[in-house]
Amino acid sequence: MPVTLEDVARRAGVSIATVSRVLADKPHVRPALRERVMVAVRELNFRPNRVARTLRAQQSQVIGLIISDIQNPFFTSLVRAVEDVAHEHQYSFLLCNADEDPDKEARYVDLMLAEHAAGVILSPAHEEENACADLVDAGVPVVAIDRRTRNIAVDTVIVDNVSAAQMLIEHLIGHGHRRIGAIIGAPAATTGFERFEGYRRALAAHQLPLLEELLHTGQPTKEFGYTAANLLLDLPSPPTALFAGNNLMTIGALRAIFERGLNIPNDIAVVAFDDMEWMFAMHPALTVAAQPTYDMGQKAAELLLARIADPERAPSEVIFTPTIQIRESCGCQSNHKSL
Amino acid sequence: MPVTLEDVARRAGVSIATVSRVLADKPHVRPALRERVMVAVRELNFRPNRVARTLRAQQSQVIGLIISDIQNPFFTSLVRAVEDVAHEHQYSFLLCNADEDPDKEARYVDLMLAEHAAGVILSPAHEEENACADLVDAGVPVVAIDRRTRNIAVDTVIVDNVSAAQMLIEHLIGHGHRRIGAIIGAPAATTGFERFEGYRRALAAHQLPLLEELLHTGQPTKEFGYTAANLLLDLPSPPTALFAGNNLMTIGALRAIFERGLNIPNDIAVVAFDDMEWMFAMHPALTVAAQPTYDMGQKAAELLLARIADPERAPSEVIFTPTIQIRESCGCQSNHKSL
DNA sequence: CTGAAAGCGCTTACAG
DNA sequence: CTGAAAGCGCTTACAG
Repeated sequence: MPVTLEDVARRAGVSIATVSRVLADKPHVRPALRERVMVAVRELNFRPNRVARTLRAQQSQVIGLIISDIQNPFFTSLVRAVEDVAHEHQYSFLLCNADEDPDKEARYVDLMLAEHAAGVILSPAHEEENACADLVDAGVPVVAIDRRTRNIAVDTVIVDNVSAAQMLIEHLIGHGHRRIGAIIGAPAATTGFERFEGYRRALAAHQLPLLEELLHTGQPTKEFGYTAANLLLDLPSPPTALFAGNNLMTIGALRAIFERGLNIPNDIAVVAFDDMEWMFAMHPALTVAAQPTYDMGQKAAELLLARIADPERAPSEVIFTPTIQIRESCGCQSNHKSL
Repeated sequence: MPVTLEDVARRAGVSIATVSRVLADKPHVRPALRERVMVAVRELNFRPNRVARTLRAQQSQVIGLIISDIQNPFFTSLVRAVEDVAHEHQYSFLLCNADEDPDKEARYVDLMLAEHAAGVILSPAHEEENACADLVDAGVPVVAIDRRTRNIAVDTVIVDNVSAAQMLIEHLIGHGHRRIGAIIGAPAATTGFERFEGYRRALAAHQLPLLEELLHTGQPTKEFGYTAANLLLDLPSPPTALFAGNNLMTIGALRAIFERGLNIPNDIAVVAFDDMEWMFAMHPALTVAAQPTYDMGQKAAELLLARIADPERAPSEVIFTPTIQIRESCGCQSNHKSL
């Protein structure tokens, strides 16, 4: 049997109300009583039942975190950051892995509602069809991270995808590349759409055609990156450079490249979004747009806590700027350079 | 205001007891009433309050998962597996990141107790000083994963670290290596201790000395792997091969190696524990002991569910065997080969 | 400053 | 088969 408030009260010779006050650090308790309660708490090793507290106070201490892919290092950095902030403020968190699946996302949102989460941070798989509205309707604070929502205005922490993608592509163009393959996430999610947009704009700015055969959009996974890269490399006239839309796709693309014994950047140049710290060490030839992931997660958690404290504040949008990290000039095959 | 059982009951013209029975799929409800309740539930979009249910039923539907490092892909695979099983059985889960810190671990165990978790899966940072006993004392089912507990017997899912490490080292010895540097986790955790043990045994079996200068034990992180590898490579007579104790340490070590422009396996051979799928693509020269991570997580979740169902069953230990994957013969520098 | 009591939203014996 | 009622362990007005 777990120890309850009543046990502590009996032991300390006070009412349960007093024990509750002491534990909640409320004022108006005589120091002597407070002391007696503390002693009893310690002696009995009392742990207040959070479930009862949540039910009664109609306010939980758990933050929900619904991310798209727990196996994506980008999201685990985010999780890490949110955890640090939550922990610091006495919150715990429920982590859910929506798998880029709007249905699963909706089910998890239901769960958050049922668990009475104090607030939710999520990365919507879809700009339109996402469950943020359910949360907002229920009065649960929400922060969207990494992806925007169009169906409803919520606090959003995002990165300037368009410019970053554009710079990455311009970098390639500046090095003489004309046929640039792109492997990007589906346009329903912000990251997919905006990174494509940057690609499109860069090509347009240099009067380069947007060729369908060079563009692959799909799930942001290693598998898709691998498949798409293979298709691109199998083209009669393969691209001289590749743009990978996120870290997982990059890994897949690299695998395809290495399996063919190609060298980066001599045989093919690669620019990518979402570096992972260590990737530099292994691939100094990669040029990447690095996102300040930890800062993003931290900011999202702070926005959420601010909204929990004051639900009336107007939603804000925080845009971080990725850092373009050029590690080595993007070479290209000599037979293409002359194009 | 959220919809409650009472709202549904009123709408359906029945008592809350009946609504509760319908939702819990209990027998003894007239089909007509059942139907009316279902309609009301749908019309009101009722979501039962899980917090109230947990408090009343004294039984929650959440599984706690306390892992050592959320940024370690090994653990995220585990998380993924546990999630799949939990989800399948209508459980949600609370994820905590103990950071290889016994204090943080203990705090999270307290949280699990306070949240009335139905069960907990954790990877103890320390074989002796871990908080499993608190859980067991409180009657909460526990499964230890990846690491053993010595202070108390609980269901355990683990890998045969000693043999795998030994095989890895024997592989190097078989290729003529005599000076083998080791970068391993601290011996307080099972993985650190047992992998060291495998290293020790392999050397002993071949009458090779265990040299302190070749051994570094510490935190299982990229940073430590990097630092340790640098120290080893700076030795007046550096090792011809490196044994990295886990995936993060491997990444750190690889970084150190590449920064020096060394080639694997020509300049230095590397064997490692905990492959990450894609690492092969990037480093076909690595020989690794691959753990069946997903299966381990799945097994742990199943053991936990079994124990929740029957708390009296005797604790069992499931030992998985890592697969040694040799991708290319481990070369070594010619000037060392003659030793 | 302190306590008795109501009540958060459910589940579950207990009657009927 | 169905409902009234107790109670899970807290918090929080309300008295005193």
